[in-house]
Amino acid sequence: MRWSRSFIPTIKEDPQEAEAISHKLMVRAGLIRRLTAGAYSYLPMGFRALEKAQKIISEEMNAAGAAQLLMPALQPIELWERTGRDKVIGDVMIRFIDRHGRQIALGPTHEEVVTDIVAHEVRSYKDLPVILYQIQSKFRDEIRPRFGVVRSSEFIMKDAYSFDVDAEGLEESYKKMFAAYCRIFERCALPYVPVEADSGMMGGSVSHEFMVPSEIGEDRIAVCSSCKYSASLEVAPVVHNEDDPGMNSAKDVLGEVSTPGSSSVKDVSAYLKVKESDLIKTLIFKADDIPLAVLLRGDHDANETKIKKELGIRTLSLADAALVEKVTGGAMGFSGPLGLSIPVYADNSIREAKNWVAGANKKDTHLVNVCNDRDFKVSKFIDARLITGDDPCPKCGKKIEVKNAVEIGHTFKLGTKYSEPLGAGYLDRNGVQKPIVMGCYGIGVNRILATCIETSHDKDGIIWPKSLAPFAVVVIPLNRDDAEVSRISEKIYAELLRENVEVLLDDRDNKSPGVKFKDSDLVGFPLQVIIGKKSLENGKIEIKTRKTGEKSLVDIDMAVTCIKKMVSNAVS
RNA sequence: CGGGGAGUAGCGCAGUCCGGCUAGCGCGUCUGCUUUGGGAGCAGAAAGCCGUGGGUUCAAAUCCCACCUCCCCGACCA
Repeated sequence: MRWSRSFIPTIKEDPQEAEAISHKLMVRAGLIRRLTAGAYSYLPMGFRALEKAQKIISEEMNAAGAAQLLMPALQPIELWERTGRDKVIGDVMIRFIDRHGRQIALGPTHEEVVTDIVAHEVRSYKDLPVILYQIQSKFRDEIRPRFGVVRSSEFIMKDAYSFDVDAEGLEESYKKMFAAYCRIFERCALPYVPVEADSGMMGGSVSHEFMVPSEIGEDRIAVCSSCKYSASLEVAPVVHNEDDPGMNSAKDVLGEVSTPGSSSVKDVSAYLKVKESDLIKTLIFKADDIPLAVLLRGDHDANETKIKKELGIRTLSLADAALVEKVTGGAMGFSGPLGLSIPVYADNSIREAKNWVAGANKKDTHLVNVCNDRDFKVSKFIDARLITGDDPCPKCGKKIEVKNAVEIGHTFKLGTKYSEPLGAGYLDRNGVQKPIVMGCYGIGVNRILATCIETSHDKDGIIWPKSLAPFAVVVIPLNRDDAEVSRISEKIYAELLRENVEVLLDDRDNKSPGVKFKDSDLVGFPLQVIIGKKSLENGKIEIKTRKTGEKSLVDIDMAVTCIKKMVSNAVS
């Protein structure tokens, strides 16, 4: 393909709309353009990269025994009512009423639709197992679309669904998909980390997220470099040192201090000149509509997912000011564990024997020298907080690291959550009707590109791995007015095309060499073949590797052979 | 949805506080000549409902009101 006809609108300056490096580069390199918040067009170079990713995904899905299909984005709301998810998903689902008055949704995901299909077509255990997948646009009315293509309202997702006769079958399908995911992300040259995760709104038991560590990641993961343990922050357990003295004997005398206007942990610790870790943070929650208190150390953050699990509750939300006052008798921000008539749970770190500072359940007042057991009772000590970089790895006890990461894939064991309400069952070999056991597996295709750029770029632009590059090679004639430069460039271009090398010829006239170099670096083609008078006089052309910047001079007649070799040797 | 910021030529911005504009600058674009190994030079040119609607005023990019759009932080979210 010729550059002049390829529609590659590069720009020099960073676009005002972009914050993330990948977003800036995707716009500058002419890969994407924004239409409106959260909706992007893929221009030819972006589209080619996207297709590369999709092809890798398809190949690995097919190799894992999955069959591709395509489902509609238009979905009747009734289908969602049958699983009760229209309520769970809420405003994230884009809904409208068509001219016939039917309520329609733009599919945010396809569990309902695919399960409905399978429910109609699968009768017998002989029809199972089946894994179906599609690559298709999804629509989610995000509260805040962000970072360009990383979090957009319309995005391309590969979603796969497995259907098995029982939990054992699901385990097998799940393993296949997990392995396929690893191969996909490896082929995309992404530094991914699979982590244990919570299953959230999808429901189900086991779940893994495939994360790419990155500054712009909106999720956080805990990773151990010693034993390779990794988990999403939501599920990572905090190992409590059982040697702690536990309940302390009474220490100093309980006292009341005035803390006018200081309600946050930060303010109180500054005002009283004590460490944040000497404070007890008393959070009042509404758990399945029943109020309860959870105590945390001032410098720790609550982990609602773990609290829910530990206490066996379904919904958990922080109490509003009114409820806090009703329950504690004091203003919000000054809650403490003393004299509460609701259940009080505490994170294990509160076992520590010391004189704590805690809220007095009275406006502008805190208590000092608070001792557990002596001054207040805890119903149960639980693991209620987020793991931090100061905590040990739950597996090997060495240091754990907390990193931001972008979720590029997510796999779930769903069980019968969808098959039961949608009537997806089969007859087993004994003639007994049973529900199909399901799994689902998603990949954010756009995010593959964004995280790839996020982790592979330099000051000059994108550095594509060969597997995702829009073109493997760009041929750059420096002066097309020169007959010999022009002739050799066209010749090498034609020969590479004949050899099925994906090659782009920068045939733009009146562009200074600098412009061509900068543009090729920016778009990030793995190999640049530079053809100029200077080297031609010595019978040579020049080949530059984008990633390393290495340049080598090659004899003209050896050029095509050499380029072919470099392309096939290129990593990923 | 709460808080903050912004909308002026294709892109990036100045001008707005303190009304006087025939609205500038850089990049890009077009024409011509020159140039050609890291974003070329000279000469010329085109291109703006100053986000939208209303108001104040002799006069509005500038002041007032309403609305729309976008970005950032937060809450929320697969």
